[in-house]
Amino acid sequence: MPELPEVEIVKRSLSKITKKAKILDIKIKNKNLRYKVPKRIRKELVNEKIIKISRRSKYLIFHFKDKNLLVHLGMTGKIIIMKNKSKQLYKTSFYYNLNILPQHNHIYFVLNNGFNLIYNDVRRFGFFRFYKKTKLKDINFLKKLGIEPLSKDFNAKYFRINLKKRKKNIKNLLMDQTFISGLGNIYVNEVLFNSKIHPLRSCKKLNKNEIVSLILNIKKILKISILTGGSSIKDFKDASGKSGSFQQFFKVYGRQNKKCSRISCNSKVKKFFISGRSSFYCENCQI
DNA sequence: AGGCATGTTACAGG
DNA sequence: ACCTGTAACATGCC
Repeated sequence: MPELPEVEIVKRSLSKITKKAKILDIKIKNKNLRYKVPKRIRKELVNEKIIKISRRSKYLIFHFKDKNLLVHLGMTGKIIIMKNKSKQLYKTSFYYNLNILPQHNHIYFVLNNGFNLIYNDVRRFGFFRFYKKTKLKDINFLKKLGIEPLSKDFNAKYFRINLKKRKKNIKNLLMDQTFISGLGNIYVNEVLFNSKIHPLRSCKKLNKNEIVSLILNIKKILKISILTGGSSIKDFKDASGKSGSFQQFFKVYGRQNKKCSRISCNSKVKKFFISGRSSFYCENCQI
């Protein structure tokens, strides 16, 4: 599910219902996520008020007084909002509608406002990390991250300055979270198509116009995706169960052998692998 | 049956 | 040091 826009959507839908909410209980059903879920979050966070939820790159941060909970959704992690003691919990239709299975509910947060937050993750690549009296800027996971693509500081100057030592192809550069953080495989494919740049082009050899085009398209695509509720590829739903619709606007991702999305172009979309990740491009439009 | 999947990390080799 | 590809993690879908 989650690249930057999807995480942003989850953050927004969670923020709406967690305002001033206090945690009454935490139930860890399965601690075996990517990293073992720290048992002490129960002791540390019960009775604590959620001050706010923020996002950095693809990470969610739950803020408490002097404490933070860092959450990464991995590939298939979801946070679902459910009414306390709701019978929905036992209804197959509920799970069917959300496209999840109850056996993958791993962690329950019981709030004092009548809602539960449920962490569900099929593949368990997501993780939770707990920090007490640690400043956000001292958290290793966050320290490593490159710039937020929607920030004003992500501009041609940033590109120029930070490109100096890099030799990667442009697709791998945009996937590199230490250069720019928040893009994943889907959005990188889309951005390169929209910018008419071949994914294997050396990042060093892009001209000024191409760099400007990349930056504009990155910002544009992320913003539109957020506005349309994220991409519901396979199964993305926001925390309250709503689907996004940005996947309707995919121009290359998943479109191998289909006609190029540009009306004036009759080429077919090609698929191949770059560093193990599927890559889609139009050989006519992307040079 | 086997390949592939939105993410990240470790490792080997260039 | 930096880069690339591969494998690993665990599960489900086509």
